[in-house]
Amino acid sequence: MTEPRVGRASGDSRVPEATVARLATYLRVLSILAERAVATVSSEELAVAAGVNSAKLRKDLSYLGSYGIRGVGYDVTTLTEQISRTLGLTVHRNVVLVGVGHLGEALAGYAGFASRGFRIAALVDADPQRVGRVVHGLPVRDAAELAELVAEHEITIAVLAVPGSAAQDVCDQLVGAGVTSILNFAPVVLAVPPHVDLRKVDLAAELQILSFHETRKAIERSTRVAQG
Amino acid sequence: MTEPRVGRASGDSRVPEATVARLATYLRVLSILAERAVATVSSEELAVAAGVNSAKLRKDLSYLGSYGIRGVGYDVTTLTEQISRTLGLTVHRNVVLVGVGHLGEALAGYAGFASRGFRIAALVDADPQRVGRVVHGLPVRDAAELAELVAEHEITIAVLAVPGSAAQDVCDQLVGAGVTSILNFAPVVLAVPPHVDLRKVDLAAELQILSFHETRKAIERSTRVAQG
DNA sequence: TAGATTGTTAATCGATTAACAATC
DNA sequence: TAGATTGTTAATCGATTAACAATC
Repeated sequence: MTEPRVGRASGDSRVPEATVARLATYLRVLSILAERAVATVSSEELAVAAGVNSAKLRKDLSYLGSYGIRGVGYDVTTLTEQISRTLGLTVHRNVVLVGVGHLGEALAGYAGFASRGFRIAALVDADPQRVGRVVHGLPVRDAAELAELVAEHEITIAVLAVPGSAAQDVCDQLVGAGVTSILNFAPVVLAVPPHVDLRKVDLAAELQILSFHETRKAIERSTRVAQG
Repeated sequence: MTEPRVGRASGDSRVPEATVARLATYLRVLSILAERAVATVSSEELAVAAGVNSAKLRKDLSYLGSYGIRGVGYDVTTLTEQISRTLGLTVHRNVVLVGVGHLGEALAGYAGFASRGFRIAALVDADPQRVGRVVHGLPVRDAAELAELVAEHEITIAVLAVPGSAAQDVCDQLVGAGVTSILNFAPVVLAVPPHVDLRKVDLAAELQILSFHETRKAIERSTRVAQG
């Protein structure tokens, strides 16, 4: 209990993975509250708005430190700052978007990008027809220039929106160029070395998960009818 | 141990949520193996291709029943069928896509849709400029027709790709029309009644999670340098 | 002080994994 | 039979949650 603290120093930062994912949601809710000039919010209010249990929310926030005021709640500005700091959003991050088809174009135009410290520094495509086009104010560059662009703009994060058939190849090039985080929209399982973080957005998987639950609900409905 | 089984009957189906999410990935790998005319696959091979631990894979598959052959592996066709059945992909599902901007258009053109038993039965948008346009062979219908379309095509799943400001309103309309599963791409936290399953794809959150890990990696690098 | 709300504890639940008996 | 690989056990790990002492 009162033993001297050993190991991890003040930076501490053993924030659970599940908590990290939710911090982004809290940040979104906090920004809406800030817009409405709300100064203070209780864990209960914030939890309801974020769609989670308030005990979970308080536990999540406790990993960042002790920024609430007992009997009062959390200061919206302070909490926003602390979550932003924890997520590393206070440093500016350059992103390369590879694959400027319909999806890539939609992602390039995503407003939430810039507002959170991310900047699309380069658009890249392998299709000569697309190279040179200006999309959302940025020219599409040739895939051959990838390594050069990553180095030039000190890019560490890539968003991959290329066809599945090209994804692993592009992924390898990105990793070779020094990218250490990849967000993959291509419908394939990518292999990356251990020092690279990979997340995927998988439309087919999302629908299949919903389909599973549709089946479950249908069974429940029929059981309820049968049992009365 | 040998007590008489009570409760859940043969359908059983207490498949953990984490397993359900991975089944979609296994299905993807299996379809590639089938293309290559591979007849049989071991848990180790399939696990490597899906990027998971083989013990986890076997545990996942064990929830579906016992479809492997000891000493041999899994029959690709049989396993594909069993996973498809578990995910409810053997019944045809109609989907409505609301919001036909760049993102909506990209989603409408997603090939993986049809190949897995999902069919976009209707495209809907509130913008009069978009209504009537034909996108990927389907006309964009007016938002006012939403309930009608859901009923007509017996739609239970909706994909939401509208601006954040409109999302909760559209969501309420969908639920009112009888939709019981929603895949939300709008950058807001939606509220739905308990009988409705909601999943979200959140680009900002994905990038923020990667940003968190970038920070962690940067700290590790500097610590390594400092400590030698 | 009285009321409100945080931060933390501890119990519970769910997911992961190594190991190996069962069995092809 | 010998070798290979599944399906399951049990230990461990991580996440959730109710409850409440601490404290504003």
